[in-house]
Amino acid sequence: MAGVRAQQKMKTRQALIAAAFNQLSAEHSFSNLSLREVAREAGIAPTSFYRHFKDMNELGLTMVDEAGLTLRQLMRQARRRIAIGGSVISTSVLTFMEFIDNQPNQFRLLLRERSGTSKAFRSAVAREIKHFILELAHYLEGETQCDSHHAYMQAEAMVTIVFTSGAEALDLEGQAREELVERLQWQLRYISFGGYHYAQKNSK
Amino acid sequence: MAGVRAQQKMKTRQALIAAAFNQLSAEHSFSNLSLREVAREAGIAPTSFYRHFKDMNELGLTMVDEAGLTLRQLMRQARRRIAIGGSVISTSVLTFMEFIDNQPNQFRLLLRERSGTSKAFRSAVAREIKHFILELAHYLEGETQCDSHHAYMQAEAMVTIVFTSGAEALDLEGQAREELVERLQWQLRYISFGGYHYAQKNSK
DNA sequence: TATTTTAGCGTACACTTGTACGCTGAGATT
DNA sequence: AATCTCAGCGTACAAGTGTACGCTAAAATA
Repeated sequence: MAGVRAQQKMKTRQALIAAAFNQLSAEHSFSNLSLREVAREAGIAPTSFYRHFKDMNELGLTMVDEAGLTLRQLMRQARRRIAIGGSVISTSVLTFMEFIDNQPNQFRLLLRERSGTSKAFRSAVAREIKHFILELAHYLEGETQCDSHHAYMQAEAMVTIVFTSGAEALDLEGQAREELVERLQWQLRYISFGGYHYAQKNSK
Repeated sequence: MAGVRAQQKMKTRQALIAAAFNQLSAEHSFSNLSLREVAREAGIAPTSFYRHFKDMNELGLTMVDEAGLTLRQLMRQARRRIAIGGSVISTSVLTFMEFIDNQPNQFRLLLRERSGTSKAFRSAVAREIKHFILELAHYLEGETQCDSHHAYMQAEAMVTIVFTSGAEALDLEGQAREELVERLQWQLRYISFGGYHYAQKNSK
């Protein structure tokens, strides 16, 4: 009942996922990973790949799920930090930048497949991002008493520019990056302030 | 002196570019185009490709330039429409959506290569988008008397969400798309209003 | 008119890719 | 202890890739 067998299977499955993430980089996107190379790095024969995934697409979707999970954990962490008494905007941005530094390849996967060539991937990524937006929208709604539709639109705009800034941050270091973060924070303030204004106006 | 020769060369060069754009689609991104397929569609032998481009990368960068050119022409057109008396936000958004409908593959190229695997591509796209942002920033600066730094940040945020919305619009039709455009316009208003507020506050 | 240039072609080669098929041996089940 | 299951392997193949090399014919140049 120990399940030595199943345990080993899980292990190489994880090895495949890890190998695939590892081969993602600034110069290598998911669609140009090859089954054989991934299998090689995971230490199994190419044909053994099929014992774990129907094809590369299935692996990829699994990876998107994993990245989405990381993203949600991240959000929880950010909320904890804010509760302790951090500024909402700078804490959120800081947390997100940590994600990009710690799991750049997970971020790259979401970033690229969001507008990639597979509709299934695009939908999967959209779903993960939607979670992100909805949680933020809920927070905004509670915090600023604006109506839920405006809260959603605010959250969507915020997530969009955070994501895009994240993509740019991948190519930057040092001061250029700090300037980027600075701009991002201003932009979030614009949306926050403008959103607050219109939400109020609308609720009269 | 007619240059029959050079003229023909230009023609097949254009055929290559056209073939490559034509093979971009929702399901096919630049990095999985093959030199052979592009050559086939352009009606030349694979090896003749090299008479025109050093490799696929060079073709791709040419295509980015072309898409950037289209984008700038678009902006001029939008400005003309606004001068005639259209609303700034809705005219700009409308014009951009026309771009997406008329040249979806040019847009897709910019969209994907912005976060693609080649640094050269990313830089080229970033350059084109920066033009776009700078022109908008200049317009905002003139129109709202805010300082140039805030104008730039506003413009950047606006372009970001317009681009991202454009990407989503590619997958939508009919009412879902109209709702997207509606949300986009609200989001632009947030930024505009918020930007105006902070720019003023800052200039005191 | 004689010569040079060159866009485009065909052949050829070395690689890489996905995956069908059948085998094996170690764990699971009875 | 006898049987079954199945993760992983090796072989094999057809298809596609980029590109080196040398040829040809037509346009350009002299």
